[in-house]
Amino acid sequence: MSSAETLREARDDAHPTPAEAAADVGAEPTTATKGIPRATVARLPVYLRALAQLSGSGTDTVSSGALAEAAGVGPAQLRKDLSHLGSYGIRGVGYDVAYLRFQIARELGEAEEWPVVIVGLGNLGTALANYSGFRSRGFRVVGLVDPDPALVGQTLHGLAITDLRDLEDLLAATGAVIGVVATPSEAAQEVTDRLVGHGVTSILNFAPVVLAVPDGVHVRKVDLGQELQILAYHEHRRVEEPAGTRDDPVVAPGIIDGAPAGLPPAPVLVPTHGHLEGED
Amino acid sequence: MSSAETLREARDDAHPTPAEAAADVGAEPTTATKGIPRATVARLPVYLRALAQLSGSGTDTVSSGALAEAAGVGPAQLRKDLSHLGSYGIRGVGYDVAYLRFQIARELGEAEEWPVVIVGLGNLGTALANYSGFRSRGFRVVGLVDPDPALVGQTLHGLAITDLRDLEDLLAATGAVIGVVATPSEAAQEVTDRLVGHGVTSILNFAPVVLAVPDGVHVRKVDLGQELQILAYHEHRRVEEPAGTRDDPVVAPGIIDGAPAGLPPAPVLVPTHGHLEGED
DNA sequence: AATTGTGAATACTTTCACAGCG
DNA sequence: CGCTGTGAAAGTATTCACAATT
Repeated sequence: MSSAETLREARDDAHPTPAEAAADVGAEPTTATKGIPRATVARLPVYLRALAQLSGSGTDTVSSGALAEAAGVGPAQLRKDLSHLGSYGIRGVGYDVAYLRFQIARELGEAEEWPVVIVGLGNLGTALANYSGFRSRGFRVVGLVDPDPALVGQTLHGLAITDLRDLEDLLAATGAVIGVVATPSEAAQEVTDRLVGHGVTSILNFAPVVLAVPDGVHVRKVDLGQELQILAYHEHRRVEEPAGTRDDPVVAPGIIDGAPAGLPPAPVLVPTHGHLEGED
Repeated sequence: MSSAETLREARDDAHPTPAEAAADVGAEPTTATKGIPRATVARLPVYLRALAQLSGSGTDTVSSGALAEAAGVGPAQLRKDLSHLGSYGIRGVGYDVAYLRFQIARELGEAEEWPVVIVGLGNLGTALANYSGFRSRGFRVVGLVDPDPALVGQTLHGLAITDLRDLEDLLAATGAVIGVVATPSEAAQEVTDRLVGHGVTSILNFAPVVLAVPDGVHVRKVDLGQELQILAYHEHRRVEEPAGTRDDPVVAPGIIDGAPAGLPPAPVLVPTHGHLEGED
């Protein structure tokens, strides 16, 4: 635990690289070992989704402008992002939707059917277990884990719920490399340690704690309370700082996307009773 | 929709400012109207959580180093972040936990009891509705909305479920300014338009679509599939690029936080059966 | 003596603007 | 021509290192 100091001269206060710490809070050398800038990687799934949509509506060629619009980014950024993957566009024409989609999916490892284990089957964990998007995106839920005797043995979508005590066996049997931590805060670190100790190298953490993991393990954190607090900050500023609050300063930057600003163009009201997102 | 072009000379391709588009995908002038850098705002809730923890364990003064460790960031970053709020530390000593906590909470508008409406009561929406952290963090869920007749009229935590058709009435009656969209993709834009048309200015979006909103409305997006895909990318690279894969390149940056790297220091195993995070 | 607050340096990201190509 | 791919410029964010302060 002191080689860091030895090697790094203990400047400010010997803090090693913050590494994977909080999800997108912003740290880490940006380019993992070689490749694509971190910020770009975070947008690739967005592009993929946009392409799937376009694909669905029969479009087979798309310009950077149109795709950027669908993804909610600027066209220059889209092109710069894609340029990190290779030259998959055709000058004067645009991108072939199917081809580009394939390339991005490949870059993200979508064809690899990553085995995922979900630990903690409270409301959130259950919501995740029911999430239909997993399979089509290259993930397979291979384990559902909870310590509650009332749940253990039951099945959810044909998958039996495993006792938390048997977590290690499950990991060994399934070879899961991605773990979802949807436990209460108190249990999160212990569960994480056990996951990491038995082959899991990527963790999606829903517990509102900062997880300690060995170097090389990736953690992304999703904290609902935190997201809301960030929104609250903006609301707060809105009332606090009435500098041009009411009227947007002219310039009419209007809308991010295609749809008109003020009110909706009467889209379809789908009566589906709100279950979790249902695929594209 | 052409004043933008008129004013901005139509360069690359007249894209207005990408504005609030995707949550942290990375755009937007960083400093909202005046103040604190966007990246800092995103970390303030983390600091707040860390302070609450320290507070709970009887600590009443903390140095930037210790707090940074608890928050999973570097000490310099912590100090820089806090410096945007004011000079709340004492040189040679550190920060008063209670005082700093209060200051950050104030900056985030935590005392203001923001009224929140949740639309869509599938697994995820229900998980959110059950989330105990809201109240203590300055939010009050004032509305639960779903179109399903089987749900309408039922109560959840003492709050009656409102029919989606009555959304506008609910917004008017409660004055909600923050909306959570937990509907299926197809309904998300329409719900958003209705929210925004009736006073909601901040939206937390769980549907995997890019929402179009008028300028001035803040959107944060949480997309589970996307988070996993980002993790998958790293897994993918891990196998793809075996350049020094096994052994982390020396330098032993080890752990992010306090806990020892390899395995856990035998933390408490709390048998609580995995429900959603349970407060601090 | 310890620790904050902060300019200056570095690193990363986004945006511009245009050459190059189909 | 239209649109991509990309260097160069601009804008943000992070990290360093130290003077100021208790």
